[in-house]
Amino acid sequence: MTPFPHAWFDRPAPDVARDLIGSRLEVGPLAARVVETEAYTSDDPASHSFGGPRPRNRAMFGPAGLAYVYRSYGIHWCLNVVCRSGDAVLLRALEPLAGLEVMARRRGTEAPRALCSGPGKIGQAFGLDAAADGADILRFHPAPRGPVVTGPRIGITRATDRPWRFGSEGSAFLSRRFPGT
DNA sequence: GCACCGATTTGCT
DNA sequence: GCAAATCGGTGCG
Repeated sequence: MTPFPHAWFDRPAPDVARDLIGSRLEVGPLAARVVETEAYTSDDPASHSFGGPRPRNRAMFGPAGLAYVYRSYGIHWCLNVVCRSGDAVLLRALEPLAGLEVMARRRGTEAPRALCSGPGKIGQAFGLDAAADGADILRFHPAPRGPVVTGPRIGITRATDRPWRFGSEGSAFLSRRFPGT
């Protein structure tokens, strides 16, 4: 099975965010199914890229398909995949498929549901840090996908009306329930 | 230079 | 349900 080529990501983030649901992500020896994403664009006040390129967000304006990793609240590392220039998709939750022992050791818990059910948890489970920012480490493989649910993005204070959070309906590995489910 | 705040998680009440 | 932990980016003087 061949992964999506980098050119596949060179599209608006909301489109990529929806299309990534259900796909298989491989990072080195670790693998997981994408069950929850969020889209951010350059004309989106909630996006780090809003206002143009800067030192921290430079990866968002770089080649599509590469990683954009940023520090959140001074504690966590959050993982995005870069799309069209200035756009990125935040990976919010994954269903672990391979390398669960490594993830469990890093997370300090055994429960599969607690390994990758949140942006910060993914960063910790995958051992991400500043070295991963702008790196070509992500491989997404096509996979069958069930129904996709949408809703408002989590944890932001601006542009809260954009329904750019996407999830795999009924998944037990989401970071939170979607409104109305 | 300094104060405030965020695309979060966790533990305690 | 709420506050702490923790720090680089951002805005203002």
